[in-house]
Amino acid sequence: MLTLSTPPAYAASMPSRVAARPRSRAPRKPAGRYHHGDLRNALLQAAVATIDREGVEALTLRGVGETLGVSRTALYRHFRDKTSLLEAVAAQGFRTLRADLTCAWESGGAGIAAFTAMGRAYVRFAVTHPSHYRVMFGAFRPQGTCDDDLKAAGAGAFQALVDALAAQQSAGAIRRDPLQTQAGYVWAVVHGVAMLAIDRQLGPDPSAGNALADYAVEALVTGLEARLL
Amino acid sequence: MLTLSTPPAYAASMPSRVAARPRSRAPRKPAGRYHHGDLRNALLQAAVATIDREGVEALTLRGVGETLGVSRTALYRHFRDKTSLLEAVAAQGFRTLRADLTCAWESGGAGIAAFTAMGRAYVRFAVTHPSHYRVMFGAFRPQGTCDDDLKAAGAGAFQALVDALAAQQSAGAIRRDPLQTQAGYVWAVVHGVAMLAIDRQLGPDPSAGNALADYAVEALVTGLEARLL
DNA sequence: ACCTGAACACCGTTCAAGT
DNA sequence: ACCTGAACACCGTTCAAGT
Repeated sequence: MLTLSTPPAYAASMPSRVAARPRSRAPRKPAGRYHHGDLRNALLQAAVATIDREGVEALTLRGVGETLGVSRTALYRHFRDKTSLLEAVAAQGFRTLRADLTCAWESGGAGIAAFTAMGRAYVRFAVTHPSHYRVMFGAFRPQGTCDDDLKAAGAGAFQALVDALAAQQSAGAIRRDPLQTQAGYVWAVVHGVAMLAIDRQLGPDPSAGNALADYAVEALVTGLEARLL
Repeated sequence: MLTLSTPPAYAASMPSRVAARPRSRAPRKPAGRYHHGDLRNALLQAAVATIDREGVEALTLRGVGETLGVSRTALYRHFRDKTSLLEAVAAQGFRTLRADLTCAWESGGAGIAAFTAMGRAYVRFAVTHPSHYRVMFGAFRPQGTCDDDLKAAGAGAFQALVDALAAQQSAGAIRRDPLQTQAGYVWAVVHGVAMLAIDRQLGPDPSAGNALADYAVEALVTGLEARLL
């Protein structure tokens, strides 16, 4: 476990005294010693940790390199560029989200109550990992470009929702609307609640999202059941 | 003291296109000639234009200065920093959005059809100005900080929604749930549809959001009416 | 194959100085 | 009051060179 040797170089606005400081001339790793572990994965996890703790803006390639005691360009052996690293972070987020959703669905008994639990789990994930969640929904991504792994991970999470809805339709619990459209709608509802909560639009307390999620899921389900009543 | 200046660091690595640009070595304005118009507003509009055309990542203070034929530090006379400029951009977006919503509501006859039109207008705004819309929901903003003007503008847009719902409740057209919660839910639905469309999660065509919006508003209204049937 | 360190072009921000 | 231009510290990325 590496504890990062704290004030890296960030302390801006400090006068010339700093410039005059010794500079701690290059940590100088024992020559010939390379990382040799699974550096790619280590970089990914370090990036996720930084993002969760301090937000995307605080993520610098130099910083993650330093955290792992590795040159700041070593990363380019494993990722095309910073965007590529962020795509990997996003993909991992979608996989974790899918696991959370599936877990809520299955441990909830796969009924309408489980569906509700799934909705809550979705919002909880976002509220618990706001920065990571935001990276998943690429405010940062250069338009359109999106690698296949990320696309697959996103589609996988969406599929968990589609499967649950399909089961509900088969059970006659909700309207038999086109599955993709209906799933898109449900996704939009939980995504909207999550984003508003994260952006503090629901008030200073991000957990306000959990409360709204309860109302939203209830109203949502009511709407999907309506024609059956 | 160590006031941390917000780490900007979007704008990854402009490729060679930019480096290859003429550079137009210091426009050298006729000495003694200053802008003297409403520079603050000119800066704001230039920023909005750049954001709408090329996205937030393409916005640089140097760039907007150059666009207006003004030094790249002139901006600091009118905005505290880049974040402050972006907050002003966001506030203006909320005011335009509010106008769009109110227009849809009123010209729609203030009934349930008008409410539907409002939902569509919301999504249309986002799909038409994706980058601007994203700035409004501060993926970029250093957590929590939010100036009063922006807060007021956001609350104003939300109020348009609250007013419409209050009218519907009074008319007995929808459930009489707590207004703030119900409005938060409706907002979440349209916001979710808008964000998914913008992020191309609904497919490569952003106008897929308009189609989903139709289904969403219908399902939404059905849910809000349900207990009245 | 994997990593380093210097170099490059680009940022936001500060500040003494000009009008 | 408003603006300039040089300077500063920080970036992501490239590349020749090391092991």
